[in-house]
Amino acid sequence: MLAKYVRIKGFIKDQIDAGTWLPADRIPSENKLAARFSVSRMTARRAMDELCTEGCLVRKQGLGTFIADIKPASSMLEIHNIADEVTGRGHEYSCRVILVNQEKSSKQNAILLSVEPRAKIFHSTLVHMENELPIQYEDRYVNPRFAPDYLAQDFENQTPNAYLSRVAPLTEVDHVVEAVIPNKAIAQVLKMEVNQPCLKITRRTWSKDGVVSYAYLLHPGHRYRLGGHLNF
Amino acid sequence: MLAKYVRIKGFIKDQIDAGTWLPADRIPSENKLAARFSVSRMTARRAMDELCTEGCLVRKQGLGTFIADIKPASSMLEIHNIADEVTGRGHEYSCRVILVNQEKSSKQNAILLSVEPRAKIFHSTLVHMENELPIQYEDRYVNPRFAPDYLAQDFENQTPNAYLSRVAPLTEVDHVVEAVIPNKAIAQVLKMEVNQPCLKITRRTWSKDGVVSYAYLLHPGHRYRLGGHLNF
DNA sequence: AGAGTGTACTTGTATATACAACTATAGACA
DNA sequence: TGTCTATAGTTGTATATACAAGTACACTCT
Repeated sequence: MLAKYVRIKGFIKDQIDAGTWLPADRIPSENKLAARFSVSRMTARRAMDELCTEGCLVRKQGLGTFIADIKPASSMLEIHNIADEVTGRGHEYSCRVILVNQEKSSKQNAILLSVEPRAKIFHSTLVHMENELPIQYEDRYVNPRFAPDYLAQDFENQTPNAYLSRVAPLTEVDHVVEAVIPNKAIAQVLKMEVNQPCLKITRRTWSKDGVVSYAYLLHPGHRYRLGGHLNF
Repeated sequence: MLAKYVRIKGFIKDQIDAGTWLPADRIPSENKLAARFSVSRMTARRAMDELCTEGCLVRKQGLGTFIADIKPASSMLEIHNIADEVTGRGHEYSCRVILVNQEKSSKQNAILLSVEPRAKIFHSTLVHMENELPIQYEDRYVNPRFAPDYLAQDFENQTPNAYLSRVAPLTEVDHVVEAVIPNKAIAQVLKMEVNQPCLKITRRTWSKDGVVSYAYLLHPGHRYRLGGHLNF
């Protein structure tokens, strides 16, 4: 026995699919629908609520509820490889590996990588350079499940990002961008003046079966810009 | 005055952000939350309902409600309205208009807006606030061709972005993100400490027939994060 | 004619209540 | 000891009600 609000949702969807109700059409008010299905207004409302969050309907207080316009298709967006980006500008790319090893996961990393606390994880730190000038400090944690040979790679010839994309094709990316003042060690590695800001990108990447890696990327604020372009 | 269920949503989100409640933790039951906030169970439930559909919470009948694993939620790609973003966090949004006027375009702006030098353009400057605390300084130049009534708008009630989206639906966006140290005037308006970094977003938006507006958006680095999520 | 007002209808928020469905656990019983 | 059962607590569904807030439109008054 289906819930009543589910049946009402189905009814509305059917009307849309059948073309009986077209985009921008006004559909019956909550009270009308409630009466038609012999339910309370709140029950009819719930059906409409969920269809609104699903993007099928649009409500306007005082006016009524309408069939939503067809949603714009999502836009493509590129995931950039810093090495290609630099060479694409006609500059020389190079990379210095600071650290590549295996660690026990901290609590924090365990959550971010979706592994058990104290589980084995890989850790790498390196600096990417454009014409010998540092442009990115990369601190990355990797789930061994998706890249068991991570430690054996030569990251001077292939960036971690490129390697990981190859062995565990990414299906999702999540990133947060913020502005920070780097600590002294990082500032020195990036050859920055004191008190200059960094663009800090925290990025998690997923493959089909889970979180592949988690990385902090720090760019000298005055030497790097993050660009993007969207079409709708 | 925010709706009660919005405040409860904000409370829950705050606990998650602060790390008080971690993934897989059980949170107070609907009745407990209702009692704590002196609202009915249905109101507390609504807050939890919406957080479930947003992917922050997971319910299990007979067991309780839990913090969701950080996991890919929906694949929405939203162009965010800062006012909605703030109220969505259950916080209070407000806005202070610093300047709205008409100017002659400089050479620089002429290029960026694709108008003639010394042509008439609109200029607005305002500060967006979350719980009375500044989180964005917005400096915007607008092409009058697409928004002739721009100067007459009440930007305390509708953000320029929202207004422009309405009168000139956007078809393209181009943005550059960088980290900068703000000048004194802006630092003061944003109520920032000295030498703290800003996230600076430079954004151009196009409508069907040309460049609509050009904006500098400055966020206090420690009070704002720019997030994104992509599905492939 | 124009300005203002009232009214009916819509969605938005909030409450109190009831019962169904599900789960874990403590306690009774064999 | 092991099994069944009652129970308390949880979420799920549904109703009836009330008032707030926004919109459109007919109507009145000047």
